[in-house]
Amino acid sequence: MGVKTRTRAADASRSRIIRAARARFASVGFEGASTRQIAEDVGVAQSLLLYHFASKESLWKAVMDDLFVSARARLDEAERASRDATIPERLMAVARLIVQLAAEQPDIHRLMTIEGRSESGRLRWLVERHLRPIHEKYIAWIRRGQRARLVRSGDPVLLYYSILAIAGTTYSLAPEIKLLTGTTSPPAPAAVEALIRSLLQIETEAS
Amino acid sequence: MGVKTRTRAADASRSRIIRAARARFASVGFEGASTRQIAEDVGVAQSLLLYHFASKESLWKAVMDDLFVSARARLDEAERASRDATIPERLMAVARLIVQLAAEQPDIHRLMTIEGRSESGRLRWLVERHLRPIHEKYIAWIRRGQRARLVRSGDPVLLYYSILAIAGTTYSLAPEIKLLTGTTSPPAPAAVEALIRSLLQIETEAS
DNA sequence: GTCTTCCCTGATCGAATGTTCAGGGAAGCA
DNA sequence: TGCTTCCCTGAACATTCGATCAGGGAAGAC
Repeated sequence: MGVKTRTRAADASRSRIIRAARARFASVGFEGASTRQIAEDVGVAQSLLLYHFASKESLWKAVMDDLFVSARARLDEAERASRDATIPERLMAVARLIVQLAAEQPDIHRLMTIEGRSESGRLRWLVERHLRPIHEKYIAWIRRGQRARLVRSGDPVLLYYSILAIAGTTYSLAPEIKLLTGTTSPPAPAAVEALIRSLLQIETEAS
Repeated sequence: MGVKTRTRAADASRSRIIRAARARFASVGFEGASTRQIAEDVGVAQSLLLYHFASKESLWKAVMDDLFVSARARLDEAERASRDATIPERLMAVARLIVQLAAEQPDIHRLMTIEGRSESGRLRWLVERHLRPIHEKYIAWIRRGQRARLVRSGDPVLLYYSILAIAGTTYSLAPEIKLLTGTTSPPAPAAVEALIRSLLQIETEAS
């Protein structure tokens, strides 16, 4: 028998629950989200959530794993694909993907910024499991660019978080921007990428 | 008799409640914060909060008013003080104050980014009462700088939110950064200001 | 003195929270 | 056919939520 001969019926329910939970956690935070509300969004009994995930916190962790496993795979892929480019362009290749991810799934930035503001067990779990690997890898790229004098000087941590902030804020605050300006269409990823280029003082390659 | 011959005893309680409520709302959001928890932080009965503020939402609005009234006064002051400077430097004067405010009171950025991510009555109230005046004024400054070709081109809204994001993120995510890097001291406002300068492509004035 | 106003507490309300548990019913295997 | 495993539901649990209300007690007015 194969490792998995058929798709378990439960998998469909699991992923629908994760998707609904992600939206709730991202908009009102862990404490503000209720399992009954999530269950209602999916259209299942509330007890089903705890059948699949044991606890509300387990559900939250499943949401984070689901989000970061695919994100990190795409980051590794972007790093590999730009293997032959210059240091600043490899740095920008990863930055470009971060912008794309934020534009496609603004919940990523929402979830990260909602947890990072207060010390909690969940933040510690998230940092050790997902954030630290991404962080260290990208900080190393910034340092490399700085050593080659191709990237602006300054604290790499500050630069890293500034990039994340620029990449994510306009997408994760879309409801506020819509109320404020009436515009419903978020900015094009290329425009955001250009801002990051200015920030890092990387010249645009001539075409 | 004068308009207010003595400080009402209630004012001290009110402001202590507002301060505790601000911290809670900023870290776990409106839905996640509980009036009992806030009351315990202050050391008073939970019913006292509703004696002073009628409802949890009224308390939240009082927190926001308290925060933005002083912030907007300081923004106006910074605008006035830089009256004789060039357009980009007047723009930077306001940006510098935004960074200072974010560094002094990271709760401002936390509260704004926690409400802006989902459409709600509170967000609408906040936008119309406090955010829109600041927004429109600063957007006008960016446009002025762009017309004079002294500030990088691009969507002014995107630039505005990028500035806010850079100014606030490293301070509001201080717990996450501490866990990630071990550094307890947030970045110097001058370093953040320099990043905003790069972003807007404003040259540093020669000394 | 009495009276009134102000600041605050404790008890209590119904509703909502996360979690537990017994059981139903369909599908697959014997 | 019977048996077991899997996916799911509904009822119930104790706890906590925001909000209401009656009343205490100090301070100032008269």
